[in-house]
Amino acid sequence: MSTTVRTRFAPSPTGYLHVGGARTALYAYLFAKKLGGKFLLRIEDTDQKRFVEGAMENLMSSLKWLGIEWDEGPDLPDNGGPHGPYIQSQRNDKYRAAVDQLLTSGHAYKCFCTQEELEEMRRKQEARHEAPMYNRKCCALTPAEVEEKIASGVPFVIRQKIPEGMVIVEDLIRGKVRFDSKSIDDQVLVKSDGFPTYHLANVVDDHDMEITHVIRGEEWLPSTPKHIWLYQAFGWTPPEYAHLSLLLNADRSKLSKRQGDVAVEEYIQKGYMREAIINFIAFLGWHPGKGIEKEIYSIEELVQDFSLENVHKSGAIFNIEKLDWYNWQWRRRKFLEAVEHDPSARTALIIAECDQYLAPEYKNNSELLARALKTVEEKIIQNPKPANDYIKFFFTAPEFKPEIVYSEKMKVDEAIVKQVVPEVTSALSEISDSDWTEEKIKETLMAIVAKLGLKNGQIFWPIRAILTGEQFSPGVFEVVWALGKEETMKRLKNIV
RNA sequence: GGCGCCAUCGUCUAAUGGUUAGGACGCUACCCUUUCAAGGUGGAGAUAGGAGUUCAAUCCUCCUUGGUGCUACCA
Repeated sequence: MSTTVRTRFAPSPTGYLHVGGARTALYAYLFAKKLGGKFLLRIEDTDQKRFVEGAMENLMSSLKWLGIEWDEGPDLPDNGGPHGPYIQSQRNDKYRAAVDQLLTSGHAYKCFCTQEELEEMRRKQEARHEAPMYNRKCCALTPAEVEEKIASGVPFVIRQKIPEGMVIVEDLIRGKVRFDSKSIDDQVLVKSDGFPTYHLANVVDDHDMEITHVIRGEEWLPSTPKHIWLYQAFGWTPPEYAHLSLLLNADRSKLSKRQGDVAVEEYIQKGYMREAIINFIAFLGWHPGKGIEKEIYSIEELVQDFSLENVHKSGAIFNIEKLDWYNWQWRRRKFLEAVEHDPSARTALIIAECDQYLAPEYKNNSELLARALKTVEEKIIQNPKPANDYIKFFFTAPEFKPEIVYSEKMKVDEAIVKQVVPEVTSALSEISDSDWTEEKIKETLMAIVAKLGLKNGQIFWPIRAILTGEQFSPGVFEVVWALGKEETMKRLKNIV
């Protein structure tokens, strides 16, 4: 008999979708889809203190934007699916029933110790260089004492009674990992507010939702023994585990907000494409295997080729430069595909690329806009930088930037500029409006090259740099042509 | 501190008991070219250290070192 693979992504709604979370979700999704299984979304909101308004919606919209769709989840009809609800705060009755079972079977006990008592205990333990662990004081309470405390309204938590002995976690990525129960604390299962902790809710839900493979972050590996003991206490079969390595900052610490953007939505806002983000995070800790050098993968192709065996054990640094490269690859691919299928879509696509810098008056397809877009098109295809950067100078006259105009490499210094600019200005001013074509401009500039006996770059570089104020831009002839005679003259004269 | 995990170019990674240790990003030289870019051809750049097993270790074992995670009534 074959069981259908079921995986889940179980985020806590504390704000936004973290890129590390997105990768975890992606791997769980790919694994399930590869094997024809189901992928579910479950919201773990058992910590009321951390509740953030709108966080769940945010999480779901980022996930959907990425193209990671779930088969069962909180927003779906019919209670979200066969095992609903999919929001933990709505499943409290299930956790209560489960913990009652543990209480009667002796796998859990009520603890009445106060926060102060616990802190005091930990302080002493640390002073003695011992691992801070609960001393099981309340485990020794008689049933009568427990009754009495409850009757007098003393708040309590319910703790898991960790059995003695070793546990071996069979991890799909890491192999066998051994833990000794001596180093594992009696975990709180139900908090004094009556809500379960992650450990209880997670196990109860994964069992109830028939999860076959728990694919989650490495930070959960040390608490997996607790989960396995819980399954045993309930008499359930634990799922398979796969603990993923972390995503790291450049300094190899856990990827954090302090060192850059970690929210998927921030990358969405910056204009990254979903295909690029998916492709990039998929390759952070996974490789198609055996000498394959293909690097551009769509999500469908990832589903085809994904396997947990090719997931790495070590953490991976989130390297923006590579993301930029993926983004460019995908942008070009999408543009070329779209234009090939529908050439008339061209202008709209370019406008979409440049939207940020297009003033409303230009969107009505003015002659100037048409020219500007024409020069930008090739840059979309052949340049990694966002097309936005290639169009803004059309609409805003740049400052004179000596650090760009003067270039040692191009052999352009102040003297050259003083010599070249007046020549170019006067030569261009003689071109009649009807002759204002790229071809004519090219002819004119080439003539100056010959006349002054300079290298091409000594003319083209400074003119382009003055007109655009940018390190990278469309070519000088296109720029001059697109700007028009009047604007070109204005910008050149400004710097004389 | 305790427990766990991890370790190939700067980064993402391939290889596996025998390779000139391969690719990509980035960097870089040259070529092409109407400048930059893009493209083409090259270049620099790695098996953390020490033992052991072996004819042979990047690969297997152990130790060291380093990094990192967990050690909450957070997930």
